[in-house]
Amino acid sequence: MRIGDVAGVAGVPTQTIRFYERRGLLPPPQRRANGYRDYEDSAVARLRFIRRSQAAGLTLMEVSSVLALRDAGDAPCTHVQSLLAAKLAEVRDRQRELAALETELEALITRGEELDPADCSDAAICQIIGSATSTGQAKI
Amino acid sequence: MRIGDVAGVAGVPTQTIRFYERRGLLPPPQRRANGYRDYEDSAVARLRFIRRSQAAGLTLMEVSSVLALRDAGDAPCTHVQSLLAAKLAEVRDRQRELAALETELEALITRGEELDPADCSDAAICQIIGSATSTGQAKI
DNA sequence: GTAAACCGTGAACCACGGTGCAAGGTCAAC
DNA sequence: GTTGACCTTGCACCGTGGTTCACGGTTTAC
Repeated sequence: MRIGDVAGVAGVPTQTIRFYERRGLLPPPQRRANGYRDYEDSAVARLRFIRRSQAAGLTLMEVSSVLALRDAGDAPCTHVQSLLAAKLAEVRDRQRELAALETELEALITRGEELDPADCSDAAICQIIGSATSTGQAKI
Repeated sequence: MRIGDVAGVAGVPTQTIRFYERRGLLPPPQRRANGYRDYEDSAVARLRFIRRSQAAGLTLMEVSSVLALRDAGDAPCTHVQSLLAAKLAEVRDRQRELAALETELEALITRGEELDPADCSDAAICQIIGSATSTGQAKI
C-alpha cells in the first residue's frame, strides 16, 4: 500500500504518517523502485493503535515506549497498565485543579455582578479581578 | 524603580517582565541615562493584575485585551465579565471531557486486570488498548 | 582597581502534535 | 504530450508562556 492508501484506510493524514515515522512510532517501510513508501497491512493496525492510545490520553512519547516494548518482543501489558494508572492520576489532579478554578471563577463573576463599574478605578485596572483570592492555578 | 526592584516586589522574574513588555502587556517604561528601564509604582500593580488574571485562567492575550481597554480610558468591567463567563464555560467543557476520559481509563484499567498478558498478540500490540471504545478525546 | 551583581539586546530553545510550503519526481488517463 | 493526482525531501511555522544563552555595558561594594 502506498502512503495515501494507508492514510485513507486509517484516517490519518499522510503528513502525519511521515511525522510519526520521524518520531519513531512507525518503522520506515519498504520503498518501491520509484522511492515511494510501500506499507504492509500491519501499518494500518499500528496507526489505529496509536490513535486509540491518544484517545486514552497517552502522549506520543508514551505510545512510543509501548511500541518499543512490543518491537523488542515483550508484551507491553504491564507497562501499559502503569501508564494508564499514572494517566488516571493525572486526570484526577487536573479535575481537582479545574474544580478549584471553577469555584474561583464563579466567585469572581458573582462579585462582578454586585460591583458598580463606576467604582472601578484606573489604578486597579479592573476591580473584579482587582484583588482576587487566588485559590487555584490557571491552565485550561 | 529598576527592573530588578519591580521583579522583587511583584514576584515576577525580570526576563518575564521584558517578555510582557514585548507582548504589549506592559508599556515601555522611561529609560535612565544609562539605558536602564525606570518603572513607576503602577507597574507593580499592573504586574499583579496580570498574575491574578492568569490565576483566573485568562490567557495573556485576554489580559492584554483588558489592559488595552483600560489604557483607552474605558472601564473594562463588562469585557472582563464576558471573559470570565466564557472561561467558566471552557472550564466546564474541559471538566466534561476529563470526566469522560476518566471513565474510559477506568474501564481500560479494569479490563486490563482481567486479561492475561499471555493472550496479547503481536498484531494487536497491546490487547488492553487493542480495541478501545474510544468514548473520549485526549488532552490533559 | 576589581569582582560581583546588575542592566541591555536579540535570538534560539522548551514541550506538544502536528500543518504548510516549496521544489521537484512519477504515474495514469485522456 | 499534457493535465492532474500522487509521491519525495527538508524546512518553517502554529500557539502558549515563558527560559536560556551569548555578548557586552554599568554600577556598587570592598
